[in-house]
Amino acid sequence: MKVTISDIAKAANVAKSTVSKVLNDSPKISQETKHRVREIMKQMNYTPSSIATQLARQSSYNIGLLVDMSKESEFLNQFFYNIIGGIESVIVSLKYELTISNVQHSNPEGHFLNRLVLSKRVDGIIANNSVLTEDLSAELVRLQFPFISIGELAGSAGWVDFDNELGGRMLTSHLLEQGYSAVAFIGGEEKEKIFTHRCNGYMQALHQSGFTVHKEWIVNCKANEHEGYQAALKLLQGENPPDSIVCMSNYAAFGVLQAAKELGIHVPSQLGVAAFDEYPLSRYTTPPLTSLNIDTFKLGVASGHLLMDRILYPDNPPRHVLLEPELIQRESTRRNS
Amino acid sequence: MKVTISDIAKAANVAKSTVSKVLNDSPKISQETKHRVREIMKQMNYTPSSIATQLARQSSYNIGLLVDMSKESEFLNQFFYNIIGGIESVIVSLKYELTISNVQHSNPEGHFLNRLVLSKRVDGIIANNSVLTEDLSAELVRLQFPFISIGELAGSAGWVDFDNELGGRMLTSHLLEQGYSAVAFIGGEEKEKIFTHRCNGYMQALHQSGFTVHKEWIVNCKANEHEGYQAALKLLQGENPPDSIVCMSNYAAFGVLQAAKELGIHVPSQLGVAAFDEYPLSRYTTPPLTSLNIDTFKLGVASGHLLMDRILYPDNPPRHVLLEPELIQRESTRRNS
DNA sequence: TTGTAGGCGTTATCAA
DNA sequence: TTGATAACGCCTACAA
Repeated sequence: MKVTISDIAKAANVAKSTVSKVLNDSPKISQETKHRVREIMKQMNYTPSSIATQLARQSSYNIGLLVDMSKESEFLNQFFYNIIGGIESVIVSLKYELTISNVQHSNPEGHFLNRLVLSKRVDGIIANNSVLTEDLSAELVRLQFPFISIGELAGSAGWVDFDNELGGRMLTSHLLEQGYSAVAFIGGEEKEKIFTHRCNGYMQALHQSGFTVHKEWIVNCKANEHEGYQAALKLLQGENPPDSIVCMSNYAAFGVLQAAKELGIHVPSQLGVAAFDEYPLSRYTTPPLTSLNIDTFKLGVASGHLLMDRILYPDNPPRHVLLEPELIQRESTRRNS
Repeated sequence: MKVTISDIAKAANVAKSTVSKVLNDSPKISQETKHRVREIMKQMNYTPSSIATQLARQSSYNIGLLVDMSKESEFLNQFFYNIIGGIESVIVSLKYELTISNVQHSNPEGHFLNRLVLSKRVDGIIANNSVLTEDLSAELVRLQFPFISIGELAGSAGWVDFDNELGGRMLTSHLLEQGYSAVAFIGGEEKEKIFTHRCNGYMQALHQSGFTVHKEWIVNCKANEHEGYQAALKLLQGENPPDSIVCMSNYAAFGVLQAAKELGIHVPSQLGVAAFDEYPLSRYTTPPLTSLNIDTFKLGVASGHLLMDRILYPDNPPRHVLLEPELIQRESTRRNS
């Protein structure tokens, strides 16, 4: 039924090794032979077995994308499709395929280190920094196994990330440029790196324009609708209310808009609102949100490139890439309209 | 460096085949030997090569999820993460992994039929019906290659889908139960199966309650914000305006809400609005939308099960699964509030 | 209960 | 330019 390299060899009256060379377009084979063998391959409907190739070449031609599906990762959930598309677009031309794998910390037998890495099921790994703990990262380094983190990582690992500090600066500066002068920051947990970066950017922008940072204008909370709402209520009803707010997420911003509406505070004339992330709401809120778009396809592309780099040139040092976000202006910060 | 089954055999003073049997927990091996061999495997840090196993067993232990990334598929884009999670959750316990693959119609060399199917890189395929054309489907059937479509498919193929007809009935009945009596339907293209099903459900619900169907209340258009807006404007300003609208998507409903707002028509007291799909907007519109949630994780689970069924029991006839949507009531249809 | 030998379908190294 | 032959690392009769 299934036709192998031997069948082709017999039919073409050449050795298996010759067929193999034709397959790989070796320059040592005459055009004539190539042509003849290929003809026969077509006739016999032959497609080489990728598994056999993998075994012989000692490479799976497979790269793994690790995900922790148990955590409701807003980020991945939103952008998974684009990231995958990005990765795929770079690896496919190198004959690689993408394996998605759920890291289940429940079953140690099925730990991805065994399932994918040690068993050589994949030649390299991409994962975001919520699954790549320091331990795991160190272990992969020790095993000299190629991997790239989506999201900044300590240690000698390659990673790609968005420039969150720059993002914080961009949103804050934008508000200041619009004429707002009392900018607050809502959302994020104090220890989180992503919060730290963004908030640093926020503070930098303030300093740069000669404003001082008010501690009480930086509110740590979950970046969701409810907590955004609460935080805004409190801030806006406080002694010293801000006239604009940078929000850690679309959802937090949604909560802020609700709070403003209830308090009869008009956006954008009385309150400017700007948010990180463009999806999924910012186009559809009332008023539409000024937000910071990140090109997650590019994120995938970059991580794919870095990983292939690790695989093909293991001796090069791991690289880091910071991607620039893009400001999308909408009504929620149009102070003078 | 890398330790193989032979190394273990030598170290344990047994034959390779014995080690292999231990690996597969064969009942023909004494507990003592098993124990001893396993001990040594641990000591030597041995993990079997999946590729070698695949070759020996003639199975890739891999299933492929096909996607056409060139098409901006709202559906996949939204629900990719959940679907993948669902599929993964069922195949992983059977030692399978998930390969995501982009079907690029551009490069015939890299066509997935060669890249994945004929080269035996995957043992089965899941794809949505936008990539599984009739031709491809027929070809896979001819090759006796296991596959499952996400979305109804003609011919002798297995598939899973949501019960769109039921969904149409549910939304429409709900509006009628709320006391609305003139229900329109906006969005969808006439030839699309998904539109046909949903609209059939809509019409069934009307008939069932003794209402007649007004042709002019069924508006075919793209299910996006802009066309939903236009359609609603026209309908609501027409001779015979409806008092409620079923929308093909969140986005179309968003457009409808905008139109109503502009015309000074109050939702829900003067106009009821209900939409297919729960994400991404329905919780966040003004007022929040009554909508039809579909559990896309279950969709993944079901397709995974059906596929594994095809792989493990190829002689069973292909099965079909219709999943039930769930109505989520929100303010947009609360007529008497 | 364990061991021997051959096979899975390629690629790679030599010779010819 | 081609051909034998030995890997690659595991599994599976069949034999002991």
